[in-house]
Amino acid sequence: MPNYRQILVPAIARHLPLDEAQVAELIETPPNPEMGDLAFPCFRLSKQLDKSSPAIAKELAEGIREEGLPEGFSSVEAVGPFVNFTVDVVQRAAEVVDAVREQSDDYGGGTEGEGKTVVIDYSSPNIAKPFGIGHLRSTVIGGALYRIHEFLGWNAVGINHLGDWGTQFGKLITAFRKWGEGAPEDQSIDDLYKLYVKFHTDTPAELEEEARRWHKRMEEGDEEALKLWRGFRQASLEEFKRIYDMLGVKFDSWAGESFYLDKLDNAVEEAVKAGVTKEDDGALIIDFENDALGVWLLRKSDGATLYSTRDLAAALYRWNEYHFDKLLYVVGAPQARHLAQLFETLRRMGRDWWDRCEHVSFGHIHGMSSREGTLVFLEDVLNKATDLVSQIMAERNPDLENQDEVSRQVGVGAIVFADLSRRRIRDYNFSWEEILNFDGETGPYVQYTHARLCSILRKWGKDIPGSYRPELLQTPEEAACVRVLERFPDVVRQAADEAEPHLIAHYLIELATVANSFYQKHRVMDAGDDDLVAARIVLVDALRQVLANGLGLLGVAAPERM
RNA sequence: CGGCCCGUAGCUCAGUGGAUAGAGCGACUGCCUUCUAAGCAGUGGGUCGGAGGUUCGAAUCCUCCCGGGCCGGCCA
Repeated sequence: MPNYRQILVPAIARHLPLDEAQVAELIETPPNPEMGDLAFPCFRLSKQLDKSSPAIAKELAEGIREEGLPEGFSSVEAVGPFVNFTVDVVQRAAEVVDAVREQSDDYGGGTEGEGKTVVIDYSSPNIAKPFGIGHLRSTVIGGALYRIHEFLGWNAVGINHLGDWGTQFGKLITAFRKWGEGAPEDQSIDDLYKLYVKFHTDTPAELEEEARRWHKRMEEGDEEALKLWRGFRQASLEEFKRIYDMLGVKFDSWAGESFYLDKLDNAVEEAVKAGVTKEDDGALIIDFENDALGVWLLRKSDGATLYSTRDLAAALYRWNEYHFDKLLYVVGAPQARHLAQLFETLRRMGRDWWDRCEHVSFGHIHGMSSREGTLVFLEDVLNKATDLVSQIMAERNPDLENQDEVSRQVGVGAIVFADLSRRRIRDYNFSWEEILNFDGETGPYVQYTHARLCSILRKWGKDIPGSYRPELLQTPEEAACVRVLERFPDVVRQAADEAEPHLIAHYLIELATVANSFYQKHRVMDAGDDDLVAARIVLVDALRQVLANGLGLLGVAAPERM
């Protein structure tokens, strides 16, 4: 596919006292497709050339026309201070649609990541705490970034940095020994969660003290403490894996906080040797002497470690293990300072790869607290969405044979898509009403469009035509489909660069919208003319393909019927 | 007290230097004997939190202020 923007740059620069880089920076997309596909604004040249910008635009347009339209363009028009360029619809339809056909499942992907490694730390739930709707964000954002990078040729490494160590286990052991029943490995997360909540509701001071002692015993390798801990960990992992199966999320490593226990001393030692730490009341701290960063605590005065110690050890370990080009922390915004402190520490320790680390931050979900017990369990949300889809399906498509499977795909897809369809950083108010609404800009809308397109292809019943006449795809609706299809590769790249899956979700809404308008307005099967039917079938297949590719990147299923 | 993030239509959000600020939900009007109405076409709805500034041009960049959220050495 030609890059129309690149073709335009030299063609414009030849006529102006600007170099190609300056021209490239100014080229933009007009707000309305009727104005053209690309535009060049002439405002800046006005002073330099001592002419009005409309006059410059007029001369530029004439100059370009005189030497012949740039390859692939059908018109060049001065409109006020802008020069608008329109690409040849037929040529573009042929090139875009052919690219989708040839590359099919790979359309939008690439090889620019080959030889590069991205390590992504995501999901990372805490053992013995319910997998809440809050963990959904990290899990699905990280999962999407993993697939997007792989699609572009990166070697991706997904790490589930389990919260499986820390003082909360001292509390849990204390609560379990006091109130718990049965074997530790037979506890459900719900049981453990209740113990945790109970500990926080009526806690005499001596229990807090006991909890600290149990944590210390764990750190010292005390077998009684570790046996309880292993049981809790095992019980939790089984429940987590059930959820990851539903979401279709996978990890290459489950190295959680406990994995780094035998690596903490070396990490601390390296920091001390680098001269970045100091002692304070028996604790080991790093004082950044900076308002934004404050002070980082690396080791408590009783010698116990903290999450900061473990995060430092993890970063050092990951570097040795993977030599990554990017290390993404898909972690909530509340930990922004903590991660900034980690990155700055790495810099001060002389680890020159510190700037390959990035905090992929996301907004807080309001209305829930694990301590107060108002948490919304993710599994309940997924099940409720699935049930609702089943009801809708029973009314609208009762003959569908694999209703349970499709209900699950659409219900889970709705939840995942809803989470990925807003910019990461925005805070999030959980609302049943909103998350269970499947109309408009939702996952089910995109899935439905995909299913409708599949339905047309089923009715067609033959192979997708090998040749077709692209000049027949010229209605505004068809041209709009082509225009949006063309953008997919750029959107995927931008999503990877900015670590923003919502760009893809947003794009899919747009693609589904133009696809819906197209097949609502124009008949495909009974279009009359055989050539026209063939051309439209080819377009339908291309739309179907790109919707499927995009949904796949987000981890949302694309059922063929619903 | 300090640092970071957010503030766009009644609600949920796109848009981060360019042409009349866009969607969806909700409301209202049409469209199912025609490829699935989870759809399509249309109507109504906005001092882009406020005030200055930079610029030919600001929702977008800078400063200050207001409102909300988060973080701020022995939790994660």
